[in-house]
Amino acid sequence: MIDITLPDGSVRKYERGVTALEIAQSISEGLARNVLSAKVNDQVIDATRPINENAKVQLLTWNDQEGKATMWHSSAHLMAEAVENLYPGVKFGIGPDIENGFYYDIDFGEYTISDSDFKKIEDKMLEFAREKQTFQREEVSKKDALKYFNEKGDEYKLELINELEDGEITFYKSGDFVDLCRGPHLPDTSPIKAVKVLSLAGAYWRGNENRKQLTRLYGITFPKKKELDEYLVRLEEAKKRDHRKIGKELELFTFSQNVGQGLPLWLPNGAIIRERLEQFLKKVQKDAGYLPVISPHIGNVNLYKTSGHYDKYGSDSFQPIKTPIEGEEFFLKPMNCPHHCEIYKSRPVSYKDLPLRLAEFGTVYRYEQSGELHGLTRVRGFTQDDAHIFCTPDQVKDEFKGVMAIVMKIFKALDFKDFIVQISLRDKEDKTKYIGSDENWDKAEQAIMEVAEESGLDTIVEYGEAAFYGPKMDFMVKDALGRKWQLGTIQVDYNLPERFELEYTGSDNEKHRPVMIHRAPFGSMERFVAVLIEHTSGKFPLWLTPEQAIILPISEKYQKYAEKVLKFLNNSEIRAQIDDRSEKTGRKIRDAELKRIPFMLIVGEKEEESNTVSVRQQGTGDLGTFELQAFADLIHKEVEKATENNN
RNA sequence: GCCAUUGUAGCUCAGGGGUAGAGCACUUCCUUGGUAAGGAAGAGGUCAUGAGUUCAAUUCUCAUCAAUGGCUCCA
Repeated sequence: MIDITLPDGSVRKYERGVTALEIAQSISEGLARNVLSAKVNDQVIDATRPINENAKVQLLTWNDQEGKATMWHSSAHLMAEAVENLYPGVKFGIGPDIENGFYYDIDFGEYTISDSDFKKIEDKMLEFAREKQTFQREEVSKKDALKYFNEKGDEYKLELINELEDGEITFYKSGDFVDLCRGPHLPDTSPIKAVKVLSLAGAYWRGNENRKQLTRLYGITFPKKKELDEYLVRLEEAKKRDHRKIGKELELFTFSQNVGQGLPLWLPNGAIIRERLEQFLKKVQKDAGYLPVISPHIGNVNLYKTSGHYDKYGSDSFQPIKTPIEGEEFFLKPMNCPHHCEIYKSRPVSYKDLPLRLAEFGTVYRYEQSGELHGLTRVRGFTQDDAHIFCTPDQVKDEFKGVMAIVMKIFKALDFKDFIVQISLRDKEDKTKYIGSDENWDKAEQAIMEVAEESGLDTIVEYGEAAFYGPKMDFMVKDALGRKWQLGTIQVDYNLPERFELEYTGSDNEKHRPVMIHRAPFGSMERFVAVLIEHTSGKFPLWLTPEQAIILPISEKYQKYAEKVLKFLNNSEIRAQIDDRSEKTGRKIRDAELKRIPFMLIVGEKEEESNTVSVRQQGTGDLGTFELQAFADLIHKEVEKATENNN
C-alpha cells in the first residue's frame, strides 16, 4: 500500500500502481468523470498512469489551468488525427497547447488549405471525439521511434527524435493517429464536446525563417458547447475594444496610402490626448531634473557608423537621403541617442554636471517589415518620450530607480495595473551578438537586478533578449486580444559612451567615462495611446479626454444661454462644445454617449432661469442640477485627483 | 519579408459577366423637442490600382498596393 496525500492534506491508502483516475473514482463517480489529468509530486501526468510510491496527488479538472492544458494538448492530437484522415500523407511538426487553445504546425504538401476547410476538420474532430478514443502511452526506443517516422516519411518528427535521448521517448496513440509526445493526455476524447478551428497561419519550422514554412492551425475546445459560444462572444467583445476600431469611431487617428504604410496621421481628437500626455510627462520630468533638448530628424551616416547602428541595421533601414551636390548621406534617425551624445559633447563636462538628463519627444523612423505593421502599436514613424541620462558609474543605480518611479507614476495615473516587468539580459550561450566588454555587461546586468529586487515588483528575467548594446528592463502590457506590447523601457548602456568617447572631468581632475541610461516611460506615444484606448475602450480619464463636456440645448431658444455656459466653461479651462443641431434631446444624448463624452450638460428653460446646468454623466446617467461654478469645481476636483497622485 | 484571407459610398456591409444597392453619417426642408435614434427630400462610388481573357469585366485570371490573423523581425 502507498500513501496518497490530497491537496486538502488528507492521506489515503491505495494499492501500489493505483491511477489518479482510480483515486477519483474512490472519491466520487462525478469527480472521476471530470478528471483530465493529475499532478503527482508537482509533475503533471496522465490520469491513467500508475503511481508506485507515496505521493502528493492533485486531480486536475477543467477548473485548473493545467487541466485545460491537458485537454487542449489532447485536442491538438485530435485535430492532427482529423487532418491526417482528411488529407492523407500530410506531415506534422509540433502541436502544443497555448494560453487559449492549441495549434498544430502541419506540412500540407500538395494540399492547399484555407479557412473554408475548417468546418470539415471540426466535424471530423467531433466525430472522433464521440468515439471516446483513448490516449495510449507507449515508451519506445529511439531506434523504433526513428523507424516508425522514417516509414511514415515525416522528416519533422525524425528531426525531433534525433535530438532526444534513448529511453525518454514516448508515443501516444489515439484512434489511428500516433504521435511523438511527452504527454500528458486525457484518458479519452470524451470530454471534448465543442471544437473550433480558429485560424490558420504560416509558421516557420522551428521558428527559423530560413527553413520551410508550415501551416499552423489554431484551435480551441471546450467540455460544453455553451462555453465555446461564450468564448466566441468574449472574442467579439474584445474586438470592439480594438484601438483601430475605436480610433476610427472617435476620430483619433488615420492612415493614408498616399502618406505610406505604417505612418499614422493624428487627427485633432487624438492629438489632444497625445498633447495632454506629453504635458503631463514634461512636468514630471521637469520636477525630476530633466533638461529639454531638440534634435533634427536626420543624421549624417557617420553618426551611425560611430554609434555602431550602421553595421547592425544599415541595410535594414530606410536607405540614406543624399545631398544633390556633395553626395553626403543622411539617415532618417531611427533613435535619438547618437544626437544626444553629440549634445553631451558640445562642451566640457564636469562631474558636478552629472547626472545630466537630456529629454526629447523625438520622432524616429524605422523600416519595419510590412507584415509586422499593426495599427498604432507597430508603425514606421513614431515619437519616443526619450531621454538619456549621463552619469557616473556610482549614480547608475539611483538614476535607474528614479526612472522606475516615473514609470510607476504614469502607470498609476492611468490605472495600468496589469503589466509585466521584464528584465532582458544577454544570451548566456552566444555573446557574439553584442557589442561591448564582458566586464561592462556584467556591471550593467548586476545594477538592474539589484534595483529590480529593491523595487519589490514581480519581474521576469529573459536571457538573450537584451538590446545589442546593453541589458534592459521593459514594461509590457497586454492589448484587448491578449497580445503583449512593450511600453516603457529602461536600458543601461556602457557602449555608446565608449563609441562616442564621452568624458567628464572627475574631482581628481582626471578624465572619466560616463554611463548612459536610455529610457522612455511611455515607450512610444503611438503605442501607448493604442494601449490606453484598448484599456479604456475609448473612455479616457477626464484629464485626457478631448472633449470633457458637451452642452445640449433643449431647443434653439436656449442657444444663447448655451453659449453663455460654453464661455464660462472655456474660461474655466474646461474643454467643451455645444451640440446645436436641430435634433431632439434624446438624440443628442445618444450621440454624446457614443462619443464617450464624460459630461452632458442639458440646458432649457429651468436652467436658464436659475443659471444652472442639468448634468448627465456618460455611462452613469442624470446627476441632477448644478450651479455653473459647482460643475466647474466638480471637473477640477476630478482632474486634480488624477493628477495629484502623479505629482 | 513569408503563409492565409480581404479590398464595393465617409462608416458597417449586401450583390454579382450586360457599367451598382441598404442602413447609418452628410446636405436641405419640416419639426422646437427634457435624459440613448422625430419626419421628408437630396447628394455621394472609374466597385483599391494596372494588365489580360471576353462582343462586354466591378464580377473571371495574373500582377501591384493596402488591410486583417499569424510566423520571422523589432536599435
